Amino acid sequence: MPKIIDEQARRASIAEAVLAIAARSGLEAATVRAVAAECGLSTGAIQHSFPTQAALQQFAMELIVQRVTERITALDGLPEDNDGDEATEAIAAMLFQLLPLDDEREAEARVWAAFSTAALVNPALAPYARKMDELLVSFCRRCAEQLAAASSSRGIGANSAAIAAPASAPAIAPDDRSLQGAHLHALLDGLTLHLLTDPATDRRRQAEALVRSFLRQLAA
Amino acid sequence: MPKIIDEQARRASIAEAVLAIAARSGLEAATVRAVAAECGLSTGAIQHSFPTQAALQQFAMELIVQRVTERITALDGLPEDNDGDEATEAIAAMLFQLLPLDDEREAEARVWAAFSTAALVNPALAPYARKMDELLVSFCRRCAEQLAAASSSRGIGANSAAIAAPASAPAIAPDDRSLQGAHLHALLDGLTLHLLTDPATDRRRQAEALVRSFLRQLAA
DNA sequence: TCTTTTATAATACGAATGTATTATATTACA
DNA sequence: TGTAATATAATACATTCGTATTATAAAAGA
Repeated sequence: MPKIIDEQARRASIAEAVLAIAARSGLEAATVRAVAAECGLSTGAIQHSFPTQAALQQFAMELIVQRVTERITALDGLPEDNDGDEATEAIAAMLFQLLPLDDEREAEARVWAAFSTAALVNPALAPYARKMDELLVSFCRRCAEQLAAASSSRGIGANSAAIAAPASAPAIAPDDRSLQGAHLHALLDGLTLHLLTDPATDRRRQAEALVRSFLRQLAA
Repeated sequence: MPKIIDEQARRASIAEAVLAIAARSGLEAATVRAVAAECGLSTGAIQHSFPTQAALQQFAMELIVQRVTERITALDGLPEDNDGDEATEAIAAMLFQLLPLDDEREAEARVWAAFSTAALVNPALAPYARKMDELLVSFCRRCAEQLAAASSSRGIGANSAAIAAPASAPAIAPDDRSLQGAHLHALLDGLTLHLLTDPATDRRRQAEALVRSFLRQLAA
């Protein structure tokens, strides 16, 4: 009998406005009025879909987690060819989609940073930060495992002639994949933060080179 | 003729209150009234020392940068003994003072996280974030150089018998110290963020092991 | 078409914010 | 001791916040 809208889509559109504002001006700028203006609604309409601002923020953060999950599981058809350099390149390409190497990813990363630090002081958001953490931890561990598995048929890459191979280099303990995963994970998030504070082109290139180099090392 | 106080100390004490609140509840909780209550003053007294809240926040962030600078330069009497394992341990001990491995460092790291993300959307704070970034970049590069220099007299450490040394491991290009420095830098900040979202004891131990392992590798 | 239910808008309200203003202590020098 | 200058407090003010309230518009079934 009544007017009926796609509540699911409406909530997503409102949450999208939150993310856009958070990327641009931080989460604290995503006031109810600002969100309403961002998606051309009144504050009343926002309240109709989200009774409280806390619920809206939780939903928005849930949306982020969900999207990263989807992106990762989509990527997670990891390459099965066991060549070291090919595996390295394939995984590098995946990881580059998680780094703020272009403006779109940068916006996403800014949202991530905003919510991550918000979760440090907002108990309602903390579970989502932990879930994201677990997600990336296990993903990075799988990357490490995949690279280790690819190391059997490994040779010096065609494009890495400049790399000398000191015979005495003791890499990270080869059996401890979770340590390597944690290393990769920290590397990614650290690079993300640094690319946000200084998105200069050369810094982006350095980050790419760095990831590639580390992956090659994991596939050693 | 008038009542005179130590303005320098007063400003520092007020900024200290900002840092305490930011560590506990985030920078947005450091309102003028909250800061005044934290250090037992009235809002008028705060305003007497800092005409505006923005000035107060900038001063507080400047204080952070200054302290990290002092800590690093104090630490930066880097060990001159060129033994690989000793250098690794000495540098590891230094780096552990930059990670949230105990409650005190955790509080500092929470402040750092709060200001870092605030600087992403607050142009007035951005210069300080960049300065901190440069500071740590150059420090990490020096660490990498020191470890490389120590690699000459290197042997397998007494406490790392479990580490196998695959002969074919190609480490990061040995001549590119800035890349290694950036790697170490990203690793530190990534670990910091992860330890803040999950300060479990085993995670702290893992972070320590990880840093040590990476340093050993740089000293290879 | 009318009615009933929902969606949206408009507005109101109390609380909290940064800052301005005013008044009161407080202290060093005459 | 009195006086001038400063430090501190008290309070006021406009704005913005989240949310509650109320009224209006819209649409599906009778």
